[in-house]
Amino acid sequence: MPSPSRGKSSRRNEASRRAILDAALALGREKSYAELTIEGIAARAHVGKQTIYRWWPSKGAVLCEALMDLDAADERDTTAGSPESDDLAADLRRTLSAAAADLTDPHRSEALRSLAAEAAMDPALTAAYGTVLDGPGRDAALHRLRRAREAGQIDGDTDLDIAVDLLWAPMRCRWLYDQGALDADFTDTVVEVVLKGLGWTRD
Amino acid sequence: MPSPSRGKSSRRNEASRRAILDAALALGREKSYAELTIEGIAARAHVGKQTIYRWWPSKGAVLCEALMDLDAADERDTTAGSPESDDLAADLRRTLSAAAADLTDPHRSEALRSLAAEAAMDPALTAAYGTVLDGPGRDAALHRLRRAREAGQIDGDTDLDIAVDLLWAPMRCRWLYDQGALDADFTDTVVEVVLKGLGWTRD
Amino acid sequence: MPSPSRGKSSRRNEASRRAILDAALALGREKSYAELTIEGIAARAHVGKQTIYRWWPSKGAVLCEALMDLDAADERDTTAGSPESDDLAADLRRTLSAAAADLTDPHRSEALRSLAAEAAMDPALTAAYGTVLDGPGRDAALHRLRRAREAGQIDGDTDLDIAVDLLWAPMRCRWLYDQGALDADFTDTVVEVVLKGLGWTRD
Amino acid sequence: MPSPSRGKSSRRNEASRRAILDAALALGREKSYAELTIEGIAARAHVGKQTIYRWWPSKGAVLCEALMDLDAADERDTTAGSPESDDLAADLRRTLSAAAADLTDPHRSEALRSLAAEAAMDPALTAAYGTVLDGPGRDAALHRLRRAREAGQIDGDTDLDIAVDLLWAPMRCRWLYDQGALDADFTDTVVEVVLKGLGWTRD
DNA sequence: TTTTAAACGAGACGGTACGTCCCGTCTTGAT
DNA sequence: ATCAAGACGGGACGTACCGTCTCGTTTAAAA
Repeated sequence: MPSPSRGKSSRRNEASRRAILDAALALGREKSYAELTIEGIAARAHVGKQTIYRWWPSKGAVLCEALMDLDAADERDTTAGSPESDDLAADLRRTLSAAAADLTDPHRSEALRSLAAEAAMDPALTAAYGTVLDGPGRDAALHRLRRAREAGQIDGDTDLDIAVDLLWAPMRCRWLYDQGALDADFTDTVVEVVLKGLGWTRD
Repeated sequence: MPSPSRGKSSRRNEASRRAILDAALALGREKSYAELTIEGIAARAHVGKQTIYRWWPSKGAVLCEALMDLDAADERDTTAGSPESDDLAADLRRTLSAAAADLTDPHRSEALRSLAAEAAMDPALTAAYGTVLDGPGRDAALHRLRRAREAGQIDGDTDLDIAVDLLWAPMRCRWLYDQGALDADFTDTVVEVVLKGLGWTRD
Repeated sequence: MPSPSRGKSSRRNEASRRAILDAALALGREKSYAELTIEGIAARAHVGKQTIYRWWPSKGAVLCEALMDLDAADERDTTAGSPESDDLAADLRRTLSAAAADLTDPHRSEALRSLAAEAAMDPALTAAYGTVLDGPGRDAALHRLRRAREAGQIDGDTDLDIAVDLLWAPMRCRWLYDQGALDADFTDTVVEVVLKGLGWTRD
Repeated sequence: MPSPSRGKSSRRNEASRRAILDAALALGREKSYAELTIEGIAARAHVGKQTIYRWWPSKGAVLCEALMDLDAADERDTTAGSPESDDLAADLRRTLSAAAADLTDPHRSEALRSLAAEAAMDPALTAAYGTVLDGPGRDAALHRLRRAREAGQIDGDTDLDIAVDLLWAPMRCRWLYDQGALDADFTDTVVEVVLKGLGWTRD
């Protein structure tokens, strides 16, 4: 939860906050991450630099919050993304496809990738990034796998964290280095192989 | 053979090249990637900045070549790393373990991670990084899987590129974000699940 | 009044301005003009380079303002330099001697000469230099000659600008190229010949 | 005779020398003195930098020799410039006008001015510049005045060096700072006033 | 309602590094 | 040995941003 306790008693200017996040997203689309600067965001948002430094520790944090806000808005639109069914494979395919769609949304794609890279270098960002932008999908997958195990549908001895990694990491790596399409062929194959590897059989 | 195919007719000063790469490695160990600067490398190597700009396009490229040289030196020491056997699982476990050991070598770890992150942002680096630092292990795995398929040990219909991703990506992602140990437990589980998913059975 | 007409509403830091001018003067004394660098001035004044570039267009302009400030301080001390009398020759001798003394003051001499040379190359400096460092003395001489002409003491048909040049240029040229002493012998001879040439006779 | 002791036994390449001087003149016309660089001259002349450094101590010296060569060529064309007559005023007017014409020749004007300025800063250039570019005219004037004094046409007690300065300096200063035309009006007035000041009367 | 302290837009400041230009020296073939 | 070519160590350039620090000016809570 990014900047949740922005208590009602704060004198913070919400208009400035929005202007900053919007400017960050806009610039994130127009320039490379390296060219994205605090000064540039401040100028674009007609905001003093100090107003950014007051509320965020780094440009990465600004961009991260901006992308989180976008996600939040999306979710409000689509009213929840995981209507779990009884078909394990279908559920995981759906979860993975949704994540892939998120990562390849041309609006956010570049900003997200830069942020993912920056997060690998900046421990302070790793947490925020992992929790909010990477986490939800993984949690859903983990939860679904747990349910499947409890139902005896998959082997009981495999570390589920690793299982989730097996599902997610291939997508993340392909995306991070633009190494291949994230289409249905890909996600379906991943789900199929991993589930088979976990001992699941289509009933 | 100092980084092959750099034509003999070049008037390039090999001593300077080595000094620059060594300085980059040293500073990469002492500082964060953001603190690693061309100016700093030049000062440490007692070299003019122009000599760096003349031969490398970015600090990432310098660091990349430095790490490649290290790898090359290593390989010359260990005389090849992949004495393929008839045991598919054992071979893959060995390949994966070797890669994990490389990634976690405290000498290079931080520099490698920063470079991996930078490569995600800079297309010019992506190629160099992928080819030389990521590629060899993947190629070995791909080759071994191909042999296994030809021998009928694994399913014939799975895209082997995806299979390799399933083996490699979990390790790369864990490593990139420091999300868990890269120990034998981990690599063995990955190999086991993936091979099972590919239809392989021990003999 | 620190360099007049610099609006009161400017957020400019007067302490930095003084430090920069002082550093420029000090370095101007220690080094040749070619060795005088913006970077050196900034370092000596404990000031960012940008603070110099923000307010001055070139190192020449910095040095020029520094010397102007010196002059202004001097004049405040000596409370005006030209108590005009009825003796034309004596007045011009005094004006010329004062100018010569200025030019040969070991504190400023080298800086002034360099600036005079630089002003010949840089039109932007020509104005500032001519107006403030060269002009006052010339104006005084011109004014005095005009008074003499109105009093019928000198020929009425000679261009007074040329007359002033005849008085000043010999001194300036000797000084610029270190071609001879600027002593009383010299200035007195110049004044004597020129006045005689202008038709003046001692009463 | 530029750079006199270039003995016949030197292996110096005359073609390179000419190319360098021509390149210097051409660049001197196209760019400001500050923008004129040794590297630029070498490139334009298709000559190694070392060839310039081998034979000249500074870019000013190159330009100086280039301008001297131009002058020498001119003089060869006009077959001597000073057919002394018995009219002192006419002779001096002619000498001064010739010098003024030289200084304002649009081909050389800018280069000459820059060189004159540089000479004020660089003692090594002062000599060369004074001797070759400034001196000849002054010497002619000095010689003519000396003859006039021996003939009793002007006062016997005035330092003739100063007298020459009175004739030359006004022109040099006006030219150096672009402070006024160097037309016949100007030179005639200078000659007239100075000669009158020296006690000369038209027969 | 008035006070008052924070957050704000603006932007100057001391710095650091950038990537470029040129310096003057040195090295390498070719003539 | 001189030349064209150009790499080299070095140093300054002028620029871009960094993160900090005033400046007034809103502006919303407390008094």
